[in-house]
Amino acid sequence: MNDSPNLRYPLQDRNKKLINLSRQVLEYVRSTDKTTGNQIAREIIHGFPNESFDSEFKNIQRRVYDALNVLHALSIISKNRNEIKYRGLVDKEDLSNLHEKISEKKKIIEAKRMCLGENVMQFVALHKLIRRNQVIKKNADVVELPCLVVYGETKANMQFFDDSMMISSLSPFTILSDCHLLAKMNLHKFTKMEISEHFPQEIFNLLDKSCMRTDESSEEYQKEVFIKNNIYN
Amino acid sequence: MNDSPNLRYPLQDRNKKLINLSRQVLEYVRSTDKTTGNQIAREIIHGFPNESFDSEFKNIQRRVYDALNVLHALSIISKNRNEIKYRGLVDKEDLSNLHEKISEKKKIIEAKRMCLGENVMQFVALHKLIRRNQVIKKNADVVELPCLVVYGETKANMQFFDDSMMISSLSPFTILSDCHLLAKMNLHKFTKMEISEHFPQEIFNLLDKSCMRTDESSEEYQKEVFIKNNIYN
DNA sequence: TCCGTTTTCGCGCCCTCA
DNA sequence: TGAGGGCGCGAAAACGGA
Repeated sequence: MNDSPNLRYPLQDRNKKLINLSRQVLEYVRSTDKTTGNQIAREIIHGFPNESFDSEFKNIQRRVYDALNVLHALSIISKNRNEIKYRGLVDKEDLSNLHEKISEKKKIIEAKRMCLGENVMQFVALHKLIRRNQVIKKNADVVELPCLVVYGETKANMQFFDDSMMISSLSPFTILSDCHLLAKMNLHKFTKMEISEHFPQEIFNLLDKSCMRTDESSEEYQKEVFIKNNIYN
Repeated sequence: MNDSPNLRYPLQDRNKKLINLSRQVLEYVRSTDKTTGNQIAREIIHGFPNESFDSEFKNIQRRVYDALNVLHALSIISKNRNEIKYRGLVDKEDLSNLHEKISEKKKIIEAKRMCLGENVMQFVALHKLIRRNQVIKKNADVVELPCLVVYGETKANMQFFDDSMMISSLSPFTILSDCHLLAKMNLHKFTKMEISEHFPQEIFNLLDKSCMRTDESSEEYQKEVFIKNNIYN
């Protein structure tokens, strides 16, 4: 009379059938790229203590379906017809690694894009410098490249050697290199026209505002002031 | 005779009971911090077309338990007694964002550490320079800071102004600034002793190999060769 | 297209335990 | 006593031929 039907397994496990099964199902599905509900069930009874009856198999199988459905609802697996594939328990590591990589790549792309912008600027500015040098006949005002400007509060000391020089100073000094110089000469401000002169139209898809330092206003009058007055701006 | 029992809802839905339910369960559990199986079931029938019988409720409830168990198995929810809490579907976005941030911060720390290393080097090297300048009485050989060395294949042109100078050249030139110069003078190689002289012992926990450029070998003899011969190494 | 299998799974009875 | 959950019947779908 008191003979309860389910004494064959310990209380602990008896009450957790679906839970344990779900875990096993997940684990199994995870371990193989592709499987079926039936196969999972077979795999699971396979790891059972002693021989199991057909009825037990049927039961397991029935539960496997329950688990699979919930897994499916969470997109943890994908099912089409009777083929089940593991899609990832949002596989913690994997996913975050992936996201990380994506954002890293994006940063690299952005950096390259900025770099491209800089180079385009540089290119156009240099072309303008060449043209300027050709126009200006007074040799003294021709600016050769490479070139740099050093300035500070006090005059610097210098020592010369065959093919090098050493400059040192008691006060801090500032160095303007080629590109700074071009900027000082206002050669870095230009119109879209001037860019189009050298590059295909598509370049503008890559040069966004942050790259552009064009200035449509007249600049002619500023071009030559550099060497005399414009050094400190 | 042919009267099938479940024609009251469309075939589509009839076939996906557990799946749909799981989704709803997940959604609901997610939306409230704490709930019970019973409450979930009530919430779910609540959103049903027309009035639903008690039997329907019982059925839903039974299914909710199935779904909850699987969710529990995946640690997506936690249950104790009849209280259910959402633990997070490893909340995709959140988690990966977190990981991303962590690795970003790590990079920043690493950069700062490198920077610290560089500064320590710099500091020690500068101290050595000061000492050197004090020892050397010949004024010409004293190196003042800031200071830089410019060298190239051909002699550069120079124009001088009140407090600045412009250097330009037809061939590329290389600039060595303070720190390069210190390196050329071999002032950047030193022993742990020399670091300990200025910093607490703990500094070594932050300076790993990649920061250290110490060189235990004798260096005395190299110290003065810089200005004469050592410029091109 | 019709039919026997297989695969799925809705459903709810009934037992347990707190 | 009610929440929780095992279990399995039998009906749908899907499939594989013939």
